[in-house]
Amino acid sequence: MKLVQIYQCLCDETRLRLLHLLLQGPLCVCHFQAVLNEPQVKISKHLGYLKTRGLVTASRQGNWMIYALPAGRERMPELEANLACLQDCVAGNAVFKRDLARLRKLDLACAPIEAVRGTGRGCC
Amino acid sequence: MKLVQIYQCLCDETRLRLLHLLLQGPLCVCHFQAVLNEPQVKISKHLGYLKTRGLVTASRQGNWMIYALPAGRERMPELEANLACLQDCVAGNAVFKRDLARLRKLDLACAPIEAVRGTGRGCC
DNA sequence: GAGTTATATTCCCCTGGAGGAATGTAGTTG
DNA sequence: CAACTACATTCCTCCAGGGGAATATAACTC
Repeated sequence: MKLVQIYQCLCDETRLRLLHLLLQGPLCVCHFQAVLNEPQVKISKHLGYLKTRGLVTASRQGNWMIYALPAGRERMPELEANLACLQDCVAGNAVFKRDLARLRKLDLACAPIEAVRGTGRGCC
Repeated sequence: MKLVQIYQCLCDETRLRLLHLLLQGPLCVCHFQAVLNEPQVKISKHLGYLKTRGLVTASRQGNWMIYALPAGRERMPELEANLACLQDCVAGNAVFKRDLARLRKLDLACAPIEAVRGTGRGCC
């Protein structure tokens, strides 16, 4: 994983928003759709882009795909550093703050991700 | 200056190397050419790209163009944070370390940038 | 002014990738 | 099994931008 590739992953706003949300923990695609309010194909393709390049992992749970930041990313210091930097940089940004707010609403309205994993039901 | 645009500037290796060198201080184009060992047009176009987007400034000193990171970039916290992150990330990288080593050799072999400014002679 | 140096710009070709409509696929539910 | 849900993939179009050859420009030198 070269540094340039990390930046290539970060140079699209949709992907920035996806990664930013993932800093909160694993999420399924319907979460992203609900929070970003973007077409399914767009979300899916950007997640695929990130997955291909190793910035996220995906695991199927029944009908849902759970995306997460890679476990053990302490071993990818460049990624870790840039994600931390990203989180700092967007702290005051309206779009990203709104995303976070929507995510929290979802976590109340929908079953949280743990429930998804446990029961295979109750996502969005 | 939006965050995505910063990442767009960072997502090319040549530009990463240019910015990394500029963290050492202002430099003229011939420095970049000598250190990166890339065609003049390539260097010049990437510097133009960065300049257009406000990541570097340029000032003419006689025959030479002096490029530098923008003064007062403390007021662009995202840029500042990402440049710091970049410097961290490349600390152990062979290409970037070699660039730095070459730059230091140049600073011995050529007149340093202060001399360029003072006399208008003695660059590369 | 002619020549030279340092740098920028223009022209070309070519690839990556963004966006979206339509379709495919895996898993679940009844 | 059929129907449905959640998601991925394929096809298309379009454009930014990377690389290089050639040319232009700006400033200095003589």
